[in-house]
Amino acid sequence: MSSDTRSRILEAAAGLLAQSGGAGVRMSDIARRAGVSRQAVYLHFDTRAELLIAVTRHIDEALGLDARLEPSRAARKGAERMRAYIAFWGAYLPEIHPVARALIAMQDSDPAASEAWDGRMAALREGCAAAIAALDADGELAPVWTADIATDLFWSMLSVPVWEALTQQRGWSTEDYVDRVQTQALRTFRGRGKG
Amino acid sequence: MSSDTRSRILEAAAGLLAQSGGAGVRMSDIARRAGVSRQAVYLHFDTRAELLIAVTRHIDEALGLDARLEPSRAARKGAERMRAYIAFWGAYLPEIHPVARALIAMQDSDPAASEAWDGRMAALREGCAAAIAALDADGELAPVWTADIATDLFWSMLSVPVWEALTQQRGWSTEDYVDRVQTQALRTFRGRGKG
DNA sequence: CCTTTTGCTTGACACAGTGTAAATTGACGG
DNA sequence: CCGTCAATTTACACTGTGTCAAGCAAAAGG
Repeated sequence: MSSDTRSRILEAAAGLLAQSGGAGVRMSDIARRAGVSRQAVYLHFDTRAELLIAVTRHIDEALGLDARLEPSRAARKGAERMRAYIAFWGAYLPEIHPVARALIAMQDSDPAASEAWDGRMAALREGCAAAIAALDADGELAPVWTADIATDLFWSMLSVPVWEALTQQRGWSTEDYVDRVQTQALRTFRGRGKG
Repeated sequence: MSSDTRSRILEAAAGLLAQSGGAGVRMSDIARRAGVSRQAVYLHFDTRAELLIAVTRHIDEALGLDARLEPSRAARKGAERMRAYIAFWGAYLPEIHPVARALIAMQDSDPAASEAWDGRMAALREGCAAAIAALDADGELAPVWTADIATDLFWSMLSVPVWEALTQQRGWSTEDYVDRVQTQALRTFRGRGKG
């Protein structure tokens, strides 16, 4: 069956990316690891960008993305929602990070990769907006911020390069990252003292 | 004089990068704009990475980097130093951003580019550390943070991709960026209420 | 049982962009 | 006048993506 080979290619790509941290993985490497010819890869995916995008979807499914988002969706209080969303992100990012990095690296040269990545960032921003809105609804958003500005800022705090800098360059563990970014976000956005 | 051609190449590279936002500038483009052959560029710079690194130094000199850093170095209070440093960074980043972006883009493929960029990020972190230390010396660093952790976080807030996201994608002006990041940093790090 | 389709193979090639190498010209200085 | 230096032209090697064409084997279907 065709989807068998297709899956092997996706797994091979995901494996190599995880192994290399997201850089320097060529179509020929993926083909070799999947046990097929380089051209066979192009029978399933027209371009490298398309393959990488398919890998992200594949990983999302394997991880059960929706289920992972449940806790933050279920949170009643804004602050709780914000904490849950950061916790989700801190656990999710390490998993897709290698593919994300590969996708980011080809943003300049490939419009399709760029668009796909923008889409994911837009989804991330939706989550941020929901958390900020919930905080605002509780009357807990600090009055220095509008919901829009706070959303932008929160979203920027969760960006991939920030995570890379803190965990990979500065050596923070996932737990460190989650705890500290939660603290930072709540100090920044929650109106402490007066509302 | 040799340095004449060399300067023309640096100017040409800086101009093209500024024009394109940092992507898609080839050695041949730079050569053409400088009015020399592509090979002449290689007589002055062994590799593309070396040229880009030289461009950053060239821009730093043209801007008077040291003078721009004076206000933050001169600040007495920690909070003032932090504000001044963010203001400096907000004004400086738009100027070197195109080269920075080009340099970042080749980090995966070129070790020299990677090292050069790491060096600049280390310098940025020094500035962050100094601001945090000053805040701490005033007894104003919020007790949830150690100086080290606060430095990491402050440094990540000032990273280039965050600036890109906020100004280029979300449309913040330089003034917006400076004001809001100042607010965010002070809310995050300054121990309000009790010390 | 024969034919067609499907999935993959091999091999060759075009293209872009970086970097290297060799032979040549022109100018300037001792 | 000679040597040297800057720069030129032309040609080529290398890497990686993507394309094209011909062929082969096994499954599907009449």
